[in-house]
Amino acid sequence: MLEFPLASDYEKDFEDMADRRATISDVASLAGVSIATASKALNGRQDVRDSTRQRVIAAAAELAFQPNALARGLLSGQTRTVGLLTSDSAGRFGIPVLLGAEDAFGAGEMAVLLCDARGDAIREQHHLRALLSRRVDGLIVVGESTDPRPSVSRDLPVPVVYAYGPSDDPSDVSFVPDDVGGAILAVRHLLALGRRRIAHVTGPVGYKAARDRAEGLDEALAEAGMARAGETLWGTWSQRWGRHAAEMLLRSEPELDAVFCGSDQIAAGFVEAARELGRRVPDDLAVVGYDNWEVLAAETRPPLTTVDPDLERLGRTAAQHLFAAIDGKATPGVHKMACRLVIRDSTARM
Amino acid sequence: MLEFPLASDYEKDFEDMADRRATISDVASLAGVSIATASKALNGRQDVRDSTRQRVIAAAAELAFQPNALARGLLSGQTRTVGLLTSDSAGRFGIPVLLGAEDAFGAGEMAVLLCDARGDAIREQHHLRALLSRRVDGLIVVGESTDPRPSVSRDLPVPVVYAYGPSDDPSDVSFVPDDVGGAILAVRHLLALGRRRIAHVTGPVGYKAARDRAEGLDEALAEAGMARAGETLWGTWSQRWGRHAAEMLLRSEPELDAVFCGSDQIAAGFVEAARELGRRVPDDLAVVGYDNWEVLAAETRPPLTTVDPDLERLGRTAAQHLFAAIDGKATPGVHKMACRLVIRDSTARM
DNA sequence: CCCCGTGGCTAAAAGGTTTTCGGAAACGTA
DNA sequence: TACGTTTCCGAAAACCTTTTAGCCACGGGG
Repeated sequence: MLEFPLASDYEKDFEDMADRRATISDVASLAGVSIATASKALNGRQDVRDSTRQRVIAAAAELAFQPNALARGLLSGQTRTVGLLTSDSAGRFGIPVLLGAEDAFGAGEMAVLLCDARGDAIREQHHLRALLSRRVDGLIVVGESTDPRPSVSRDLPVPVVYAYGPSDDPSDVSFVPDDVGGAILAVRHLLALGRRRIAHVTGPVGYKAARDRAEGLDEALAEAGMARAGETLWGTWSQRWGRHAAEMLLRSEPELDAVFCGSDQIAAGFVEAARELGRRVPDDLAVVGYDNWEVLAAETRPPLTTVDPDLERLGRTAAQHLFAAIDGKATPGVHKMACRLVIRDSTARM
Repeated sequence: MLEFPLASDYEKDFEDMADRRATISDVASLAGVSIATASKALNGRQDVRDSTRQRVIAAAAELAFQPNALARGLLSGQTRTVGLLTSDSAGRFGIPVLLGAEDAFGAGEMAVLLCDARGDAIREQHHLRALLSRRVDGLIVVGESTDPRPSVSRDLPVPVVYAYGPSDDPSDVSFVPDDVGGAILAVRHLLALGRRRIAHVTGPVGYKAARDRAEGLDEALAEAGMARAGETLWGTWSQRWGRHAAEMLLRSEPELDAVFCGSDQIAAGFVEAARELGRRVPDDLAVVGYDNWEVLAAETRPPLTTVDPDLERLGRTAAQHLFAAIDGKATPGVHKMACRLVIRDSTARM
């Protein structure tokens, strides 16, 4: 008789392959206990004798056993997964929020399912259904601006937290940067340095972020019994606009000793143009930016003093709140998160 | 007898709550068929009478039925989920890859579980286990540079594709930008414009990206029977270094008519300094950057001609390949992806 | 009339885990 | 011995879906 391997041998080989993952029942039989006991031993429950527990743990290690999260989730109803629905393709705001969320969840404990709707409402609906069918435990929705955005929380079976851009439904939970407060921080800093004639160059008036920052500036000035130098200059969030504004402003307001810019891009353009026009920053002119976008703010000449909305902390807070909402109660409303001032070389005492 | 609500009433209320999700058995009973028939009707299988199918579909719609992806995955062994393991916190490379992957997967079809290891090998292991226990169908690993990185694919039960940074194991599948080719593209462009004295300013010599780009430059020059103007200047990936290099170079090489910079940051610093030193770009001096980092490249004066590594396409290709690997065969090795040249105003005919 | 094929449906198993409940053994007390 | 208590373990249900195998009735061919 020839020595052909039997079919059963093939099957055995197949079972030995790496992609045949060990289950808890494999662990149980290797340890010589029932499935239930193996489960209890591995999950640290009490009613297992210590020697038995050791045997099970050794068996699990030998088989490189990894519990199947699907089966676990199916039973418990908890997937330890949250969805992050963002709209800013660039990841400008979504990424810090993601990092903060990962921090809050404790690395590896919770997983984040990331979806980018790219500003398309239909795609957003699509992603929403996909996330729901995957039974995420909760949802973080990241807006592309601080303007209120349509709520997605109607009759959703999981809690939702909005980050950066608030929901338009006040009964939802939203975390947004306090742009008014951030601007106040910046202006108080300028006032403390002895600056008296402060102008404001910012982005499109259509953005709540721009309006809020302008409001904060006026509020801080009023508080000190002062007024803005000239009108607020609305434009775009670009370096180009910053340069253009600098050329106009430095001509029309020769007495100017400080400028508060609505973004680091604008500020970067502004300092560049000011420099070329022979104004010394910060000696003649102090400049403050907004966003603390490192690649820009730290690389200008001089590096920019700027308001940091601390998006990572915002993300962490949003994630923590989502936790609270998942297994308890949430506190609805729009929560304003304080910004912090990062002082670099573009501001100094007069 | 007082009218207290009965326990059963409470339960009924509870069942009515939004978080009691409809299952296929709810759909089946509403439609008056068995679970099996409901499943077949909803999944478009053949042996269901048409009128029955309509009834089931109507019932599913009424209950807003969403099949439980966990149960489905448990049975089929396919979760329609892939893990994206990245190391670049900033998302500089990870995000385009993510977008490309989402495109390739077809929105909503496949989900992406995003993990950021932040350059920490232990955290990476942690995330890897979490992803595996969630039974992802495959993995995309995004490196933080184009230097080879340790393989994670040893005995992994799912296929892995490396993007941006290749694996150090040649039997893995990697997709990396062709930096040599990108540099050649840039230099040929300069030569075609009639430039003859071309210098190179780039990042740290420790980066393969920097070395490859330098190599591409030399290769393209040699091909045209020419040589580099001066030595390659190695530095950092910063605007500051670009400015510094410009000051040195424009003094030491007055004949210079073009500079190829190893990154847009360097190029941005370079054009700024060149401008201040009175050189007209592109008339006196053509400048080419690398990366097509829009916020920088499009905002300099003049906007930068630059090499775009087309990371989104790279991500899409990697994802498509992961697909192939999941349900078929993979072609191992390091695949170099062509870059493309984006021509803006910093280069022009002499 | 009997047999067979087929269309349309259902029962049941499978997938992996956790939890509840009950059983068995061992031990102490009356 | 009879009985209660404690300790440890196992059987089975539950989570939800898909698939396989089988059932039943009906109609046509022999």
